[in-house]
Amino acid sequence: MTRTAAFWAHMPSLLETLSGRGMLHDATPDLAARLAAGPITGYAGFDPTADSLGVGGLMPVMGLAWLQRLGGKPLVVVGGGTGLIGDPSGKRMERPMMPDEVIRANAAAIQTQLSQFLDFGAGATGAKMLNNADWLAPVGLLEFLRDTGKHFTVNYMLQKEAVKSRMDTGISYTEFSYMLVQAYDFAHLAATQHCELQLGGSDQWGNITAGIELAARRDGRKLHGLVMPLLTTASGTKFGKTETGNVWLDPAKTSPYAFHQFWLQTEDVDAESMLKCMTFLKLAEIAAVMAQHALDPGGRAAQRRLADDVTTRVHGADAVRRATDAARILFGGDDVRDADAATLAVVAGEVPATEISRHDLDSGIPIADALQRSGLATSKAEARRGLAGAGFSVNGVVANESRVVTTADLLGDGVVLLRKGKRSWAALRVHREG
RNA sequence: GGUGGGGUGGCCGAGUGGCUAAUGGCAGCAGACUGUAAAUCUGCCGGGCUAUGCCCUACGUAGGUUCGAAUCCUACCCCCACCA
Repeated sequence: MTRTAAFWAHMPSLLETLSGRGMLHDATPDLAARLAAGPITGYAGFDPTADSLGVGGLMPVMGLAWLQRLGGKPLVVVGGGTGLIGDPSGKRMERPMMPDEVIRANAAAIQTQLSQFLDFGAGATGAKMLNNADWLAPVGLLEFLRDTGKHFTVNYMLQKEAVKSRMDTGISYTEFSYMLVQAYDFAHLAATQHCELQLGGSDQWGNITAGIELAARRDGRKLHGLVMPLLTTASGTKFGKTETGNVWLDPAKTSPYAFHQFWLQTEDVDAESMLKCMTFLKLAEIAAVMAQHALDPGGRAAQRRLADDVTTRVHGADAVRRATDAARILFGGDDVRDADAATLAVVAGEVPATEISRHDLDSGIPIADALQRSGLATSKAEARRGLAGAGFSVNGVVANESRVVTTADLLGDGVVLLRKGKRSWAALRVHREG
């Protein structure tokens, strides 16, 4: 393979880039030297159990994206094979086997999302998507035990943190073997795709080194690993979750407005590292944004920049504009009852909306019912509790438990805006009857 | 296979016949304060209702004893420790 001089000059900076952004947790010692020698092909694995990526899984995606930007070739491996085995830890029941077509459909959906971050073009650095079911499924048990299992001692496997930490709570044989399957993947990719690097979250270190070990012993190949920190917020909560659940890239699962809000609500202390890990902004630019933020924390310059950047990449500039417009109305401090019809239409289009019938509204909907139907409260009991604490409002006015939503509450465009706390909005929209 | 310990609400962890929808902590939600931030303080935190109360569901599973069980008995399932 011939490489241009530009590639050669860039590749060594992968480690610098990632470490400068706080995205490097650990790497194998010889990786730096290998990168200095020229472009590399690297892979990261993704779980195809859902038809969308969540923001929680974005870190390795960004890692692959940087790899590609710096001249490497990224491989995306969906775990169609490993997904069949599943991770039994913490699960009450055996995970149902996912039909192959579902996994392939999920993989396709994920690839579409990844194409916002990676270039799947045909060039030397074009990203490629692979499904490990393609090479894992045909492997027979005896073959696997002889060719792969033989290269690992149980002693070695027991040293792994993932195993050690489970010694007192128990670990199934299946789960114990998982690292070998993943090792097989890496060695296979090395043999068939010239892949020499595996990226992952720091919890993947043990699995990655197992792959390196297998390739070295069985095939005499030298492979490399790089792990990134697991993203957590400073307050210790898991990153990528909200009260409503996972934050997805799929607009059908998480609306662009909600997606934008998720990033906007980032805590101050996390803002800088999020900018570094989740955007491609230059460090100098991030420093400038943070300086601006420090001058006027209330302006939330950092969060706005973060939300706009990530949302633009995933959903496009138009989506950002709509989300911003809606947010300005909802959080701008103006009385929503004064908003004009066009403005309300914007808001109602962004906030989760529930259709209600004119008839229901004519007869009046008790507030607790309205809240439950809108999804702001999961049960009437919850709605009542919230109402007792003045936690809900109708069109921006705090409601009490006896409140009834009627046609008098309709704003210009035929919507009623409900709010929980400060941040969560929902709309009830009268559907036009024929 | 033997012996001992254990399975409680999203998680951790009390409770060993009625006062227990079940102490406490964490997480979560809301209120005050703010900046759609943090910290702090306060309230809530299984569900339903014709609601100062009533009903349903819940303490591994299935039965049983009892006026009454998360608490006692029996069987079964699972986990852990030590022994074999």
